[in-house]
Amino acid sequence: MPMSKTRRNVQNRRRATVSIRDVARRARVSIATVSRAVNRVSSVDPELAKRVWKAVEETGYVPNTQARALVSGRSRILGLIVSEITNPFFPELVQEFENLAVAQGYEVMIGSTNYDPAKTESLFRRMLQRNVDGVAVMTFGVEEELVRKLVEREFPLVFVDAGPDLPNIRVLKVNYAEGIREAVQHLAALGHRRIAFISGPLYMRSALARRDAFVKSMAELGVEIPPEFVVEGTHTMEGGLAAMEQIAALPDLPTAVVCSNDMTAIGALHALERTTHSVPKEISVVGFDDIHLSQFMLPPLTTVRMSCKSLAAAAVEALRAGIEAEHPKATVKEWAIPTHLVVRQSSTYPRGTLPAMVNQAAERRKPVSV
Amino acid sequence: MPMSKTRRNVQNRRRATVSIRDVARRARVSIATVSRAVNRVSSVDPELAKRVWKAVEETGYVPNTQARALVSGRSRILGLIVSEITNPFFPELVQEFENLAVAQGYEVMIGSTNYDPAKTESLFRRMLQRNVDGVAVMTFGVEEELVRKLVEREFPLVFVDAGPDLPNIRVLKVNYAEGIREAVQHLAALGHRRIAFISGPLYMRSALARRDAFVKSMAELGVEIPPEFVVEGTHTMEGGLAAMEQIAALPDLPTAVVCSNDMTAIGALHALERTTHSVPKEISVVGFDDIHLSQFMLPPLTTVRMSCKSLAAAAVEALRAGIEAEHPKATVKEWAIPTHLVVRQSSTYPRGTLPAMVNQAAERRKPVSV
DNA sequence: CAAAAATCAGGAAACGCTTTCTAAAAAGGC
DNA sequence: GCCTTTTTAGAAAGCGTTTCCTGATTTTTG
Repeated sequence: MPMSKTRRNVQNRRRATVSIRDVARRARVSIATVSRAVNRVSSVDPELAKRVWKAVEETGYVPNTQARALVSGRSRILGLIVSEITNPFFPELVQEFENLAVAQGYEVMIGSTNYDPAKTESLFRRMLQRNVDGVAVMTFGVEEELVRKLVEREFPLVFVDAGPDLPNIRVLKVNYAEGIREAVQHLAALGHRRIAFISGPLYMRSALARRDAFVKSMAELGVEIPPEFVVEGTHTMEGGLAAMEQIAALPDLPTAVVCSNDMTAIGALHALERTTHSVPKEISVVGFDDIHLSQFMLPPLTTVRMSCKSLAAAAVEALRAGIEAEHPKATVKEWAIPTHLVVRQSSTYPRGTLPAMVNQAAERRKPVSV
Repeated sequence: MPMSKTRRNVQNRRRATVSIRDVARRARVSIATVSRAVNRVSSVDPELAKRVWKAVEETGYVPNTQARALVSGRSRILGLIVSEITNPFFPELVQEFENLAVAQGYEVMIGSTNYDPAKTESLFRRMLQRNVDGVAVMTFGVEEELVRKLVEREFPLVFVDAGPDLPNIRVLKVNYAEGIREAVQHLAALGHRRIAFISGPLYMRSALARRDAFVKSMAELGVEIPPEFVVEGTHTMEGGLAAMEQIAALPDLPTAVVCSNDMTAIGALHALERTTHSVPKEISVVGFDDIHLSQFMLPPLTTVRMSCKSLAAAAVEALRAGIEAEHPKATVKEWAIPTHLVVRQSSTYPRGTLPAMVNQAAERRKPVSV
């Protein structure tokens, strides 16, 4: 493995790597030619290019990313900010995002905010310091001020749901209304009227949007929601547990509960088990997200699917658009993400109603969108 | 926001950043002094340093990481390879690892192998290309050849369980035997003799180690294991489901099942629900890992805790030792990770036995290590 | 066939930083 | 007070790339 010998090598623990010079020497060309050949610039003589590639092969040359980034001003790293990496929805998203990014020659830098503004800010700072080419923010709670600065620098940013109201930000608009309306109508069709809702933390716009979609869907049906039937959770199992216990303590129980995400629903299932209410016989539970795990809950969770595949695809595409556009202003700025109900076994007819078994069986086998 | 004007700025879309030159000019010192001040080299006059810091403040200067990495040969990035980011154990690990790494001034580059050797290799390649300072491999299935090359270059590597048998690799030795022995003894104390085991994929050393620990613990008690009681899973819910269905189809059922990880146990719980065996009344289930989720299963899972906090701490410490050591050979090479049983509600007396209620209640309230 | 145009390889500058080397100033010794 | 030693700031040499510019060679054109 050859190594530039004409240059000093004073760095304390630099690893012996093969540089563009070694390749150039071996192929008997200049480093400029090696660079052009490696980057497949068309103006290089095919004969020479072949010699260069042979030398690359023989030396095991790998271009140094840092040097490339330094000279080109592009790191080829995408930032991905999620709220909680330990919420199973996000690893699924991360995986999709990463696959797509890598396929496009990008690396991904991940960070979770844990709903902590200070952590969020330091995360942003670290990403900028590492010179990421753009950031996808899959959470909310970023300081408007920080975002404004970035927007001014024409830094590519993608938000989910609703970014701050600034120009030139790309937004993935999740159609919560669609899936939640399906969920409410599904429950109503089964005969439910007393439906509760456990929201996420309401300072998150996405949590607010889900709750509003629920309220609207109920209003659409002309069903009233007692105020004590809307409880704030935290988008965690613990939050779902606490909220459900609160609901279970009410004198007049609901017959169904819709949750703002699947983790909340899992917590709710647990609370109902503790308070010995059987699901779905006594109370139906519906989640949101359709994390992989939800099929494996007992009972398997009826939930609204938000495809993290399409979310990730839209995020990567939107970022690339922002990074590679000559005139960033000119490109499309909103990307729609659909959501749909997936019926499983945590929802059924309200307690006390006894429809013909055949109907019930049919309901259970309702086609599941995939 | 000042900007070097004496230098050309031909890069197509370079963002206007403030460089060390701008700070130097503003503080009326050389760039060398700025560099030294920023890096807190003691030989710089406090008066000058103050001037430099003031200029840094005023210009909003942030050192360029790429340039630093280029000149120092250190990227200050740690690689973290896990087998499956969607297995909830790993996000917990990732989070701990990241917190520690960031506290030490490192960034983390994460990748999951998904048990695919090709993906693993490309992941390694990408990490090397990005010049990570070291890699923690929290999975198995890396090609020995690749690892050998890295070891030769004195590239810091940390493996969990057992790396390839090469010198100068740091290994986190998880004491599976300890926790699994506790699990088996717990079941035996309850009266179980017919205990099955669902392993992970057996080409993974860590899965093999867990299975062996189970076999050994059983032998220790003088209890025989029918061969059909040891089934190979995949460390996923699907694998646990399939394996448990296979076990449930046996003419002679076990009274308890130990699983190689919690995801497998969750799948097993699900299979038992499907085949209408109640847990723990008819069959006890024990998991491994103690992921956060396991407390929220129905019933809450008795499981062996492997602290991902200590795992992450050991991994970061081991990597730092490898990176910062003058003579990497001289340092400690093995780090022990303990495991312990956490008793919850998925395990109880075998069906048919009817111990005094008072005993059962006592068993339930057995102290849980935290 | 000579001059102009087109092609394409190599030299060298630049990216933003760290670190060595150099030299000036300050401090110390006789 | 002069010479030696110690500080400490600045100049400059890289780190490994990309890319602009120059100039040599080949091709086209009048």
